[in-house]
Amino acid sequence: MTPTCFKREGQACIACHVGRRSDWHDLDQPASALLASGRRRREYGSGELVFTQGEPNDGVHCVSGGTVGIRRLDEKGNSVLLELAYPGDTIGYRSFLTGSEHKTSAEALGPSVVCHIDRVTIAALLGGNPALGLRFLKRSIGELEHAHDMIFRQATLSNRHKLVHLLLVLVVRHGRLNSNGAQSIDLPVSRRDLASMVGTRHETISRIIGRLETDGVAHFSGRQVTIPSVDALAAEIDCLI
Amino acid sequence: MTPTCFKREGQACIACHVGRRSDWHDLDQPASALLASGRRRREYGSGELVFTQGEPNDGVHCVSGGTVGIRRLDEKGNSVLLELAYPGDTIGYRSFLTGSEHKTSAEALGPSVVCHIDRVTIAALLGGNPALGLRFLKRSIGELEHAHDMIFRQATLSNRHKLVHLLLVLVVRHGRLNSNGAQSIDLPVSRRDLASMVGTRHETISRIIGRLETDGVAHFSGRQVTIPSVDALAAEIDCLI
DNA sequence: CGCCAGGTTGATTTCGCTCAAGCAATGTGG
DNA sequence: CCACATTGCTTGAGCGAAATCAACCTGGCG
Repeated sequence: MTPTCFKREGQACIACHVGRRSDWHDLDQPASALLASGRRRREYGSGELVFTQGEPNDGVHCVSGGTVGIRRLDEKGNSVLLELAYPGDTIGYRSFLTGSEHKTSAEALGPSVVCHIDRVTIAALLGGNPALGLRFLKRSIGELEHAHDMIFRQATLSNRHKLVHLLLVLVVRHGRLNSNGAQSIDLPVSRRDLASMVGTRHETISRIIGRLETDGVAHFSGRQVTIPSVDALAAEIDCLI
Repeated sequence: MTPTCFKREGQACIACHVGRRSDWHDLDQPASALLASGRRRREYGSGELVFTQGEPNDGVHCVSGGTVGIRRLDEKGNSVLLELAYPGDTIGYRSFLTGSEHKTSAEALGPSVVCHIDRVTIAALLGGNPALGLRFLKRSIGELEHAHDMIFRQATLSNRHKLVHLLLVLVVRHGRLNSNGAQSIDLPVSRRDLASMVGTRHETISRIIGRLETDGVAHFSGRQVTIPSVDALAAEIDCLI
């Protein structure tokens, strides 16, 4: 609650309010004021849970900084990372709208900033702002198309191709262009999570990584990946990202 | 357009209007009238396409009878059956709402009845009936949860378990109780589609079916499946359907 | 009758899972 | 500061499962 903290809170909501990807960027004046009063900003350390599968919903969250993983668990200890959420993404809205407990956990995959909007505030916003519901609908549809793509790939691609596709997706969000034209990625996830996203075991991911190394299409060092030529990698799967 | 046809049209829309699962069952009087005028009922033969992936959207469809498969194809000829739609389900609403071409094809998996509601009618209904948008949102969220379940299973279950799970799901919709307490299913899909839903090749499905036969947990004869004990089958995967 | 699509079966090779050991980085308590 | 446990990752060996390619049924259907 120092002035600097207050200031950073304001900055966080620039992303929340005017970001092109945000669900909240075109609220009218009273709605914005309502949102500002019902919103609580919080920083999360790596591995901290934003919400937990099975717990009752207590409003929605909006990612403002960092990366948040949406994860599903079962009683046998299996864990699958279903999707990644980035600044501007709203999460936890599904269980809010259906009035059920959370079907997934949300976990900060690194230092992250996430705003929380409590149930009464979001309910009031939804009631007075029909466009917001439509925006959630569009978001839900987008996620559904994404999930269908995923199912299709799981059924048709080899493990290697699935990993290559995942790397190409991660380049878009986490890649940074090197001086020599190569792309570097700081992976936001562990090998185990990488494996769950590909639908295989972590040992297999290790071996596939080894093969990508020997083929010279990607170099791994911990969570650092260097891709000499993204085009060459993309050529392995001739459907564009 | 004979009187009987007219009568059947009315009957079809009992399912569309008052069915518990239908998206249209609580429209007000003028909206119902609008729907009745903008709706066109059509029967489809087995294999006929209701809409085709890549084509522009021309409104939404509502399944009134039979079973409709939602399928995704790629340029290499791969085909994956993503979901099944039953009477009361609305399909094609995603591309309508996003204003894009169809991302999937919808195919009658047997003699089916599907109503079509054109773009202007559905737009008018959505404008005057905010609850309808909310209903689409709920439907989309439900499909998303379903897709996430699917992704999770694809990543954690063996092919045999995935097939068993699929059979257990199909029992709910297509099963009928035999005199001796066994359940019989008329599979609505071919072996190839079964394989695509499990995420494997059709030869592998044949072999898994063979193993289920020898294990005595299911008997296959063409598209007829008999399951002596659903409980025994469900015991293989100890998470309830 | 021959053709064809859908399905089954077989042989072979590749792939991935499992179990197990080893290794590096990190943290912890003595 | 060092022994030690822990965690995440890699590697290996053996085995079972699945992909692939191919042959062969079998039931429509012209």
